[in-house]
Amino acid sequence: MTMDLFEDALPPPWHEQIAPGAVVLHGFVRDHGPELLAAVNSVVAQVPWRHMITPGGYRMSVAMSWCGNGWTSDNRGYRYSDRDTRTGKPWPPIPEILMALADEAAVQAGFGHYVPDSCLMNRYDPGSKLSLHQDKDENDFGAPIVSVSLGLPAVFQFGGLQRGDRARRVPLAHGDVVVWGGPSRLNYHGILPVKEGYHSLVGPHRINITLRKAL
DNA sequence: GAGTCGCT
DNA sequence: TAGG
Repeated sequence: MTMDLFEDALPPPWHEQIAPGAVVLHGFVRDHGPELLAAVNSVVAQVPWRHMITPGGYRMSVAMSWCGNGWTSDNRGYRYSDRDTRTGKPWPPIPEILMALADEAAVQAGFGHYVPDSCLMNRYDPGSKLSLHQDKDENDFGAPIVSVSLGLPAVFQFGGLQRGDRARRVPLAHGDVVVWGGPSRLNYHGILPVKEGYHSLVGPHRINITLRKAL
């Protein structure tokens, strides 16, 4: 019954192609904020927001939580894990609504049905950013990345396969979903510093949810 | 030898 | 914004 939760969220057109294999589904989940936030909160209750340290020793401005396979960054580099190595317990499962969202967004973007195994959540407070980087620590580059924006708006940067490639700037609002894969799966991307503001549902934050196949 | 989701 |  979750199959068509999002398909008719808005009539077309929402598609904006920003590169070969990269699509913005504007407003795709605009009407599902409360349920999505509830899913985020249920995960955060089990995996509290944390600021990861980059291999270079710097604290990331973005706070992270996750479910499914989790992501770690430390002085040894980046990696995914299926469980919390400190407790030995698996990370919480990905909520059904997020699995449904990922599947429907991937279908809409032309990638076909999708079963991700990792869901990373980023909380951007005003001033938080994520500079240009690649998602390349996953095992399956055949699977797309599905990225959901909630709360405060932000400017998404979407570049090419080379770090120096000129990045396109794409404004993202609450409810937008970006899907990239295929030829652009390894493209550099990032988020410019989030401006202060207040969203009636989310408060003074931007929350980003990404779904991927990591292991 | 890369790195390099941050920094200058 | 390019790049060590």
